[in-house]
Amino acid sequence: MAATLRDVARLAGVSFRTVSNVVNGYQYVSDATRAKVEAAIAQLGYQPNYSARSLRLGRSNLLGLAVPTLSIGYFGELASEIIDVARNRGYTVLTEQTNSSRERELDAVQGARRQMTDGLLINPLALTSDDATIFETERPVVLLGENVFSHKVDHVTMQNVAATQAGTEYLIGLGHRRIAFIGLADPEGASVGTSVLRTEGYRQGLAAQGIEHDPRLELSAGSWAYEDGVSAVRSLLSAGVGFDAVFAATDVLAMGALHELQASGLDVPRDVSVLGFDDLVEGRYTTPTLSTVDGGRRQIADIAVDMLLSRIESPTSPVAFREVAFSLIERKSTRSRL
Amino acid sequence: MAATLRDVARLAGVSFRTVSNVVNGYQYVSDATRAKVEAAIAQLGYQPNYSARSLRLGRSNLLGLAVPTLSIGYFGELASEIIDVARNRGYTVLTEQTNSSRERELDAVQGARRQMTDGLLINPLALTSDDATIFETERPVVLLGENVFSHKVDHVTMQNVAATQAGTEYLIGLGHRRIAFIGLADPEGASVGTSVLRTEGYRQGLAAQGIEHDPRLELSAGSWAYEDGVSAVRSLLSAGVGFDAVFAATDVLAMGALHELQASGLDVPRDVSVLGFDDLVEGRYTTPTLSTVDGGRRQIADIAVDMLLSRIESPTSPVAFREVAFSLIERKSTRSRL
DNA sequence: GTGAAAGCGCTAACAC
DNA sequence: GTGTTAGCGCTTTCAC
Repeated sequence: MAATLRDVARLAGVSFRTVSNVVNGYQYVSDATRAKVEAAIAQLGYQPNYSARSLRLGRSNLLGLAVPTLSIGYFGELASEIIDVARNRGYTVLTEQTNSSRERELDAVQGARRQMTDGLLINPLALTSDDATIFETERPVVLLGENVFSHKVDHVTMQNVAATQAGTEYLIGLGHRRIAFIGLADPEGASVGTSVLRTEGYRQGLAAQGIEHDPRLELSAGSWAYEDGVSAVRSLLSAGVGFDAVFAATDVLAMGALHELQASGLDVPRDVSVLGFDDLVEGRYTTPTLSTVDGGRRQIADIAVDMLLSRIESPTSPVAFREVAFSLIERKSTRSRL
Repeated sequence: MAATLRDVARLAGVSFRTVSNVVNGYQYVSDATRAKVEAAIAQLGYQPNYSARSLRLGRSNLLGLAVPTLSIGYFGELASEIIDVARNRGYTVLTEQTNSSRERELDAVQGARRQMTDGLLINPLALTSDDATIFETERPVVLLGENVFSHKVDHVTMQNVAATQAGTEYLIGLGHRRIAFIGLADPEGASVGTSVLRTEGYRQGLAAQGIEHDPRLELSAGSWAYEDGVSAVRSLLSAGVGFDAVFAATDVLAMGALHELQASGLDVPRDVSVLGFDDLVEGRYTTPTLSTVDGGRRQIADIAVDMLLSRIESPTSPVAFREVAFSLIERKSTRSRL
């Protein structure tokens, strides 16, 4: 059995209150006592029992993180960044994968596990604004992404419309006029809110440059996997719709699209430009390297953790909403300016 | 404040012992009482306090997982699979990123967080067999990978030597004779044990087919990032060493290599075949698609969780060691058989 | 079938 | 500066 405070106290010949003081870095402990206690701690290999501490304090220093899956693209990198930021702030992260299922997302928000953590970071894809009320409890939560809107919950998102519009206008600036967009909301698919906004940004970009929008150029994102990028391009090609650029709503879709374009004998960017969204590392190593819109993922990780910890510390402070900055990253999958 | 067992008992008009019985599905509770209690639970939205339960039970239903990073390749997919398997077994995973640093790996094994979990899954890269003793405590731990060997700790690994040898012989079977290998142990780099074994497999593969091994064809894996694949190819090319195939110790290295070969104007697989190791999803969408050795990652996730839970349940059962099966996945980055 | 009571290991309010 | 004590919410003997 592991050593307890009492064991340490006994060995050091002090009261166990004193040991607690030492462990918690309390101020008024004589150097001699401290030394004795520390020696005893080292000798017994004492480590505090977190369950007991949590029970007493009502805080666990655990944060919940609920994302669709760690295995692919955006969410893996986001989780990685969030875990690092949380660690630097003294928190450990308990990761759940919702697989974009409504049931699992509800469970993350309302389920029993919620009890173990001091707060939750969730990027809901299946839940929508209709479910907003379930977030309106006193338990700290920060929403990532834009599927759920509520002026009663802390929220951090990308500027999806503006960023996608900028991407679209960038392609137009390159001389493209027939720009296909992969990322349409699919009722069966995930990420509905994001789809809607990025689709809107795409259309606004066209409109801003006076280009007629052609519904045949707007493709579903399916479940946002590589394969969906493949099938979008395939259907575009088989429908015989002319296009000179592809703007995909995520880098993963873009890489699927790039793959299929090349498999069909097209040259990127000579025949078709490809633009992604997310700035995943992988995009730096495709051939050609992938031009992309960086929606601001790294900043989201920072801000989200920060927001959540603020909320934990002051539950009554005003609800926060933050949008992060985006930027365009030009690599080789889009053609040079004419 | 959240409702407690006592609150529920008061509302239901029973003793709080009875409520506990209902919550834990105890057998002898009359249907009427059960119904009353359940109604009270629902009305108050009662959820058990896990800290209290853990304190009492001495178990948290939390598992620790320590991997270098979630953001890239193998470990992101592995973590994803492990979290799913653990969830199906009723456990939640607390993820830590060690960034392959010795200090962080030690912290994962010995640090305070260890106390919060019922067991630890760790894939050490910086720790070595010299550190084996730190694992030999009574706390459940399962080692993934092969940096640390000890007959006193549960362990699950790939058949690295055999798998790499098979990959090498596959390339030879394709007609290749000048096969470069990227993945040499770099004292500064990570994954030393894996490097050594995969290097050994490569050399054995050559030897088995009577091919002389040329040290100039063996390249360092650096820190196992995409960029290290790039630099390996770059140094190969600038040294003017002839080669007709590249076998990279991971898919990420292989994708970096593929990228650089193409950037240098070489055609894969016409001029050079490229073979990876790991079977990451991304490899299905490169151009050309990436041939690879599947070391058995999915099986590792299953077995590791299973081993750890067995160990938690019976701390004194014999130490287990398992090697998983590998397979070769032929795609388009290796040339067709002559 | 249900109730009372002990105690898991810790922190903090209160004495001294 | 250090010691005593209550109690966080729960599970689990032990009675009844």
